[in-house]
Amino acid sequence: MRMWLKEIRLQKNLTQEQTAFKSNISRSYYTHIESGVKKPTVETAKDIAFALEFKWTNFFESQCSLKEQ
Amino acid sequence: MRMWLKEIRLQKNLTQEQTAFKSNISRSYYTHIESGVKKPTVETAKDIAFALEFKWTNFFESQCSLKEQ
DNA sequence: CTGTGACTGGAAGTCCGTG
DNA sequence: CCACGGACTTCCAGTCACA
Repeated sequence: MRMWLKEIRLQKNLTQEQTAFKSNISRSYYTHIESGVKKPTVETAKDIAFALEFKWTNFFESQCSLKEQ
Repeated sequence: MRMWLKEIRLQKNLTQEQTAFKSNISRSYYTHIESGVKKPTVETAKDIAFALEFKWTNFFESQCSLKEQ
């Protein structure tokens, strides 16, 4: 579970669907990423990070940590 | 061509084979990466970056630039 | 609105022959 | 000895459909 991701999303009052849309990926894939099942590529990570306004390296620095920024 | 990669390697006086070995990947795969044919995963990028002592994000910040650091 | 299993195209990574 | 690159296999990012 990538709690930090979920938390960032909720802080922005976005649904998974809205976030997925802003990131140009499918809703279900975003769900997989948030749950930790799938790991995004760098490109996708950048898109999501841009959509939620955090730095994309978060995905690869703190794999599953609760760190929020 | 990822010239910046080659240059870093040469600066350290390492062959492709030695670098590949230090990065735990095959020699030919390292060749592919240096030539720009293949794109390493984050994990592999980290390994190579560690072997050649530069920051792994270089791979994803400056795709094919001549930027050296 | 979210979770998840099944599926697939394409890319990661290797092997091996060549220059 | 060192590097290039085609051919091949394996695996997983990303989607769809259903719950």
